[in-house]
Amino acid sequence: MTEATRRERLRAETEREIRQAARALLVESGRDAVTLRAIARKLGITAPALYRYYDSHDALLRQLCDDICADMATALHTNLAAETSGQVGCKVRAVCHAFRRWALAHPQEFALVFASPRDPIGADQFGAVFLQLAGPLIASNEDANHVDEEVPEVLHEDLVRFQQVLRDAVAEHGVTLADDVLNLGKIYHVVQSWVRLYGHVALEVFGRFPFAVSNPEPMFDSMLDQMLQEIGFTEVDR
Amino acid sequence: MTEATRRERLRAETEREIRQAARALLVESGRDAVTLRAIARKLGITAPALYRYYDSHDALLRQLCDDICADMATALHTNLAAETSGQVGCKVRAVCHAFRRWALAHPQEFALVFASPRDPIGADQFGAVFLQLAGPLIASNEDANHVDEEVPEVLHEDLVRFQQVLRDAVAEHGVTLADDVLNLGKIYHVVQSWVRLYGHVALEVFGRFPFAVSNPEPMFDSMLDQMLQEIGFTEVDR
DNA sequence: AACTCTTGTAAACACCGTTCACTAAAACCG
DNA sequence: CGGTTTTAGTGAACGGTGTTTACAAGAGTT
Repeated sequence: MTEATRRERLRAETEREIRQAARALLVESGRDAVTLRAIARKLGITAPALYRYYDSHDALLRQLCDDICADMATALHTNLAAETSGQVGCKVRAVCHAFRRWALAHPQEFALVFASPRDPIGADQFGAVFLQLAGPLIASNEDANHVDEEVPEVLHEDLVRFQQVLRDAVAEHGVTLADDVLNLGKIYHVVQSWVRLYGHVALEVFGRFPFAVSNPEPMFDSMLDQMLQEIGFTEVDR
Repeated sequence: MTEATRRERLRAETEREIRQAARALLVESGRDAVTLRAIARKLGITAPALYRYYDSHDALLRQLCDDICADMATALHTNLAAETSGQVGCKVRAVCHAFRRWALAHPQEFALVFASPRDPIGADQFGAVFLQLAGPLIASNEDANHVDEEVPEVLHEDLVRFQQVLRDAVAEHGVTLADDVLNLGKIYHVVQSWVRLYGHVALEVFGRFPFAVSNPEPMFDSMLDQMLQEIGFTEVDR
């Protein structure tokens, strides 16, 4: 039944416990508390033993980032699946809301994965997760009326590259798209939306709005309305 | 001539050197390198001596944040003063560009001040600096056509509070405003602009765009165009 | 049973923030 | 001036950290 040997099972189990302990420490006490010795204490072993599983403290943090991204991806997909309405706009809205909710519920994780300047840590994965969701959604929005001429020519090169990234993401779900479904105008608005979504959520999580916002959710909703309208989701019924 | 005693001068000088050393360490090797012992080494003293100047490592980091914010404020004001065109739109554009340039040139400082989840560290100061600049600029834009009815009612309460913050900021420059100059519609768009500005800059500094952007500046310009147009700066000549 | 590989330990090194007792010099004061 | 107080700095120490090294004990293999 179990393919793995006894030793492999034990090793996998220990590794699982390490990740779990690291995660708990991060959530409870922040990034600086994710210490090799603290993790080891939780497992009832000594710190050097952890080097049998990870090359360094840094590598362990990177693994932690991966786990977090994976969990977030799961949460977003779950929320998307729960939105059974056929309207694409509603699905996009659901994912955006889920992202905000996740970030607010997991501030330490959000901070770790997001806000490290250019570190190899958590690079790419995050945006990738989100846009793997966005790709199919945007692609399934047939009634957008953007044309490539809307977007400045200097951006074309980068947007075409991004177009390919999105197309690959959609392709992994087994769908290939006609050229005009993911036109540059749409792509451009997706990037703009990502900027606003990330901006709002980060400001809220980090508490960096320039004034005390007593009730940020309506502001988020309001932003989403405008975003969706710009992208071309005409149905505004929430 | 010099009001201060000899001892006070020496103390001030040492404190200056401490801040300078801390800043250099942050820039060179990141947040984790800003260590009491490392700072002390740079000054040729021992670590405990620093406790004559700061209560703790944390307090020193807070001071560092304050310094960074002050420096950024200076940089932004300088850039604003250099924009001698009378058009308000150009001034706003200049400040936004200056912000982006500063953040890209000082990624470690940006990360320290910005992206700590709810820490007392760097709280408020940052947004405050930026919007102390924005207040007068927005207020001086006479030809905006927003009306309060544009913004959802749920947001009124918060926006009115922010309105007061902006009014106070402008008042510190010795100007009092008529009620309709800073109406809620304008305020709302200022917040939206802050979201987008921060979102773009943070994504760029942290390298979290979902694809490799070879030339982000035109994208930033493009965003600014749209932003300014929404706020109501009709003059689009850059 | 003998051998190898794996997983853990204990000790050590260099670094960290922080505290405490202590010194030497500066500033103050009669 | 001489004595006293205030101050800036030291050195040793405590417990914490990441990491390396030598070593032990068990699991798996032949």
